[in-house]
Amino acid sequence: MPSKPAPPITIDAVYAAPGYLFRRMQQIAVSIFMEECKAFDLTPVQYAALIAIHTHPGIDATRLSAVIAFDRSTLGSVIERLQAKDFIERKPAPEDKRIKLLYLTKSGAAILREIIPAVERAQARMLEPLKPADRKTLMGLLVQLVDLNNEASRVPLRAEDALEHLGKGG
Amino acid sequence: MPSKPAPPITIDAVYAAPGYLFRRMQQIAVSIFMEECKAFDLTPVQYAALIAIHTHPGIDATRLSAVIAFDRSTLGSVIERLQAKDFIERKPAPEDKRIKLLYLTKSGAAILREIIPAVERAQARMLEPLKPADRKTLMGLLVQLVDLNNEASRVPLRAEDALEHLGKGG
DNA sequence: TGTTAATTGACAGTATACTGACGATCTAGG
DNA sequence: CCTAGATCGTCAGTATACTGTCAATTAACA
Repeated sequence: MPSKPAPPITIDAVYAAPGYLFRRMQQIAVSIFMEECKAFDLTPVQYAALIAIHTHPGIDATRLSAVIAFDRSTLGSVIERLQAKDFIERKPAPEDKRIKLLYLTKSGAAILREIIPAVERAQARMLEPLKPADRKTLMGLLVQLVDLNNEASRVPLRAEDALEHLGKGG
Repeated sequence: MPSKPAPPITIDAVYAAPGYLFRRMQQIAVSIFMEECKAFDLTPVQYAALIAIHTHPGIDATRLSAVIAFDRSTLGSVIERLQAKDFIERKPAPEDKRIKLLYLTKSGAAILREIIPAVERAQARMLEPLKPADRKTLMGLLVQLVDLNNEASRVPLRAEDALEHLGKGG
């Protein structure tokens, strides 16, 4: 019984590889997002961070990174930029001197309301080339795959259980 | 007839958004790739570049960026790193002083042969949580979507027609 | 209580990505 | 031939990402 033959080295093998397709699709998604939202000067990452802070006012940076599955190191500079734009503010936590609590400013809450239609348009455009039924199929499979692969990334998503300290869990 | 109601601002809307899922999946894919290939000290981008240079020996940097849909600016440093590792070499083109032609070194060809099984494992692991039929469905839809959205990114993929100058087209 | 362990935010270092610009060079048109 | 425009590689500037480390602080435990 021969061992399986060595796969040929071709560019087409790259084009069909999941990793390549995910990278490509991510590039396209960011490009569409930035195009639809260019009037607001917000990146996809900054947008997600604002939403999370809106949903969980007074969250700290480490828990925020778990809630949106972003790297903690990266999040530091994201927070700085949001603060520089006056969209969020940081207050020291009274009972723990290590922690700085994050809140939306009025400016941040306002831009969030205004940008949402543009974000909706961007999200729709990403899937637009597919037939409606295929869009649902794709999203369903992606949600499954991301969830089942959650632990594979450096910062697994911890949606709810990361927030118990805020008195919102259990 | 009322206009459509403002969508609620929730974290779950982010979790279900295509852009967020593509970003998350890309993070996971890179993480799995690096884990399987850590013995080789090659990133996914560097791997794709090596494959493309192997498939198109004597390609220049601008055409390489079109063949793998990477940004031309970014590619400069990728090429530098591959050259520093002695996996590729650059030769000036005799008939055009602006261009530097890219070739695999023996070392580069060797690591490509050796790394392929690890890459295959990584690609398989990314989809492993899904049922086999679902894997095919997902890949089919992704290939469609990336192709139909090709023009939306800064560097659209130009697989074949970018290479006519090498005497391989037409 | 006093030492250890864990957590938090921050930083250095590396690697993609994209925007916009630049000089060197090549090509086309007049 | 000579200039206008295009192309090539490169660079500066910004923004994610990840690895690994650190000091300050807090929590756990002997």
